[in-house]
Amino acid sequence: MQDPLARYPGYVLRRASAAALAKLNERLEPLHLRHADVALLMLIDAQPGVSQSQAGRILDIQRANMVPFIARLEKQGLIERQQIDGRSRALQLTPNGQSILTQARQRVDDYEMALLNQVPASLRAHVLPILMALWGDSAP
Amino acid sequence: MQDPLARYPGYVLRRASAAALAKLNERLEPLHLRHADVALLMLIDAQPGVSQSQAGRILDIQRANMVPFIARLEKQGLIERQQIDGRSRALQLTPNGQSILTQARQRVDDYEMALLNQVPASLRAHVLPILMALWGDSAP
DNA sequence: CTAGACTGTTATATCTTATATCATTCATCA
DNA sequence: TGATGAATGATATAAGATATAACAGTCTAG
Repeated sequence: MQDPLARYPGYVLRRASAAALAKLNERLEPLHLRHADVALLMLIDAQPGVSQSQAGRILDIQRANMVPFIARLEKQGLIERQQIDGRSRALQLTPNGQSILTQARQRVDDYEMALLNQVPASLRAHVLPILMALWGDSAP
Repeated sequence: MQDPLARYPGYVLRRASAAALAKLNERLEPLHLRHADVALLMLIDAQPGVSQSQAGRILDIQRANMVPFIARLEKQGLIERQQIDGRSRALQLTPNGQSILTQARQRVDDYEMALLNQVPASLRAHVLPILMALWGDSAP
């Protein structure tokens, strides 16, 4: 037996996540994006005008960490901020952000397809339900 | 729909892993251990005398990062190193390390049980096979 | 015996995540 | 209406995890 921890779902969950994440970042590297960037772009695309703090809550990124994160994507010309009221700022994709997201989405879809195809066809339908269940209470 | 990314297995995999890891670290905090510490202790327990670099390869921790990692556990009196030959060093648990590991294992088992119980009973048998498949080629 | 590979180590850099604090602005309700 | 408490964005800072490059000593295969 090579890795005696392979019997523990929690451990395998962590290893699977790390391995998958590395593959995704590899695919996104040509677009100069990381997985978290694409997650935010996709969220903004699905909910245009979402506020910075709302986005942080949905993606589980703390307010303080959103600031440099958002700033970088804004600097790259992918998103823009509009003042909603005195405190909140609405996030929107720029045309360039839309374009980049389209390319990113293609790569994400390829990645998700490859990931699912690693699972035997007979089990494939159970993947998402099981992962959602493991995600647990904080899942949407 | 709250989180439009919840349809992507890869994304949910990452979120599930992060949520589970936080819970595990919470359970291990009273023992002043982190999840990676316990993984190493369990590995050494299962393969006494494993070398530092072997352990790193199995747990996917790079050689350079093993050094401070091992040093800390040695300083805590949980493991000890013995020179195998001129370069390799065999890792072993100290009696204290054994004792702490017993307590940690109880907490890990509780955690793994709670994690599995989040999954509907009818799907539970598929959890490990699916996670192993998602882990992919690098899995043991 | 020698060339190449392996081990542990040091130093360093980056990314991610977390905490604490602040000023401003909004919402509530007495 | 006016005051209190909560929310937002921001800043600074810290800690943890992960990655790369380089080095000296050691082993192994040819």
